[in-house]
Amino acid sequence: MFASVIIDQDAKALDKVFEYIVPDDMTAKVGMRVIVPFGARYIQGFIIDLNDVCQYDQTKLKKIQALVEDFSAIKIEMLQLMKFMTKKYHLKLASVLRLFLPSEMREGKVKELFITKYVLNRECQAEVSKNAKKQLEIVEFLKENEIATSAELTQRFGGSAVKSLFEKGIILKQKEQLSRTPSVIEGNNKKVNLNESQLNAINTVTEHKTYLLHGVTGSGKTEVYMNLIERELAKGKNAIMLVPEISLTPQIMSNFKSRFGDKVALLHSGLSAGERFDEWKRLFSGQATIAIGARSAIFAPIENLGIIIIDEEHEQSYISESNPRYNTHDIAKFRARFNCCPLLLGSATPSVESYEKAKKGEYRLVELPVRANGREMPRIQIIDMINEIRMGNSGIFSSQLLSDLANVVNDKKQAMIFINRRGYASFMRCRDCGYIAKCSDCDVSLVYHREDNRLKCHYCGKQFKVLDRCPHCHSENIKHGAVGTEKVVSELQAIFPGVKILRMDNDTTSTKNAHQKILNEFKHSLPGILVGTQMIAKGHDFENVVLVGIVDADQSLYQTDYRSTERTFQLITQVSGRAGRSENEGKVVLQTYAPRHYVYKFASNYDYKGFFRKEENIRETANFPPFSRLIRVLFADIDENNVRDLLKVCYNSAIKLKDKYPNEIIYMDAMKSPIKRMQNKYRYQILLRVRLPYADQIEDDLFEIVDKASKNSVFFEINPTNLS
DNA sequence: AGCACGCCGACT
DNA sequence: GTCGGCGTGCTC
Repeated sequence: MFASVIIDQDAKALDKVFEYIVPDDMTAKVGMRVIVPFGARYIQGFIIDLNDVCQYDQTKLKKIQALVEDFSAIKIEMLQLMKFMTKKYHLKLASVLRLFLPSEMREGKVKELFITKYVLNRECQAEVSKNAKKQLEIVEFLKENEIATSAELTQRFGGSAVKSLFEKGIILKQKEQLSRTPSVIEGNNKKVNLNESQLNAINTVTEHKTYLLHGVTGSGKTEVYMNLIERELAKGKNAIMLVPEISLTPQIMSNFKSRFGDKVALLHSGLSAGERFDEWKRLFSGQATIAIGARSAIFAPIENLGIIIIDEEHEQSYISESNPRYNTHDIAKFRARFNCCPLLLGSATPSVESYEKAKKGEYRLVELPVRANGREMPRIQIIDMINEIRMGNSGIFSSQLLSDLANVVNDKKQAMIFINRRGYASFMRCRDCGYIAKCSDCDVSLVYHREDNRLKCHYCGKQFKVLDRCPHCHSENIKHGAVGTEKVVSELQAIFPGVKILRMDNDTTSTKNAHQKILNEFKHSLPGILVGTQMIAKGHDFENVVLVGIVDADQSLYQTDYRSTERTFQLITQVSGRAGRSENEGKVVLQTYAPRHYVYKFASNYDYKGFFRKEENIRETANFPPFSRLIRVLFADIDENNVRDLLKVCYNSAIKLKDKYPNEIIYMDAMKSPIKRMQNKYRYQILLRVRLPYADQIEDDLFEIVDKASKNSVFFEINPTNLS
């Protein structure tokens, strides 16, 4: 018998199948991890196939050394998924396989989880010295309690005492297996009466198909998810539910825990490697039948899936933008197909791409048009900041926002101030008329680069001189720069001395649990103001929040990618949902320098469909996704000459594709990457925009060209939003 | 990725 | 004379 083995090494040269002889007395199965002789050493591999014949010169074959464990760690479904992913994303076999296993199982690690406990050794005659007070105390303690964990003993009596008792043989180690189920707080599991559209949604989502659940904020999507999962569990099936990392809040997790108990396995970044491994094992062995987690939970080792749910499907975090790059939607579709089960994509603000698919009939649209509590969404008031400047107010806050804040403070209520700042890209804006510098070819805003004092387009690489005068209104008051959270907090504190003002952003939440601490403090601050970035946009229900201020709404609008308008709409909708969650009527004040931009009109009316139609139209006219595909090939090397040469070679071959696909390639160019050097590597790129019908073929052709020319692996990105 | 093989400079 | 620098090439 011969085994096809993939070597667990992430190198291009090893990215192929190696064959080995299976010894007669070995029961090898597909999907098992093995140790094989490889060159002069032994390394881990995965059996992906077993055969009676071999392709390679049989006399040169070596034998499999050993099995890592007696079961297949990689199941058949995942092997097929591996093939799908390597082909679709041009990834290396081993790097995909690694996604399927917890890090604790890498490189031949076979770890069982034990906790060390100590008991008294009855056979032991040795006496504890009368001077060893601590040791005597331990013996007494163990007589009373029979058994105690190593951790407890060390904490109470000190490590050296425990150690010497053990060395004398007076106490014995006893290993006990432990499953480290992550702790969660008490949740809410009261059953809710479902409304008509919720019931309708549940009754619709039954077949193997992709469903897009468009439910307005507060329409009770989670309740729909829970009922669907419950239904599948009753049929003896299992489920995966994905949520964005930031909405994996303790509340959500505990709600699922209290509804489904031990059946739930949670996978999120807060877990230790050990906890993650334990949850993986519970899923693998079938003890847990529901996996809930962020992006990577789509690889949960669950068989017999009855449903896959992706909540907040529009979230950017479902696209992996580094190393093995993949799109969770594709993986979910693959697994839904393999298990012949429904895939449910849920959102209050679906991505343009998904909604377009629903419109074309590729997805089935299911709607939850009303809020479960019957309340109206808070009113959104748009403030024209250009007008404020004209009125002599050039500060961060409009007079409207200030007077509303004063009312909140008077009424001892709460407000949230949302600062829309992501990344550090800064764009050039006229302070008088709101004009934004844009690329002449791409219709995306230009990014200011300090080092050479120029404006650059991150899509085509074109460069422009910095403007000293607004081309629109000829004002010289044209500047770049953005407002930060600290500035907002300090200004607010000056205006409202004595009022509790809290800040929540990347800087203030770097330590563990800082998040929760700030939110708890805010909860008890009346009056109180919470200032923050994206972080405060999601999921927190504070009943006393009656006002939400969006300070610089345009920031995400003028980011450099084609999805920035879409993202702005999503953000406004989400942030607005924070106001008036309970009896208190809420209000949103939205400050912008571009009050007539269509995104604000639609967002302030909560008109998703209107927004979609407009945005769809623009994308179609400008040939942006989902009506085209962007392809980015990134080259990186420590030696700048190497990358440049490689880029030249590849580009010269790639340019010939223009003859092969004259009408399909809308745009192709080679250039430096916007961030020229990263992790000590120089970065160059080829960018393409191609029409859809031949996009797959162009991509494959391009990959072949680049793969042949380069001995290292090259990064391909499809429809990237973060062009850095 | 790692490890061997191999072909040129300064050292007990 | 040899120890060791790291360039190149192979691993079923």
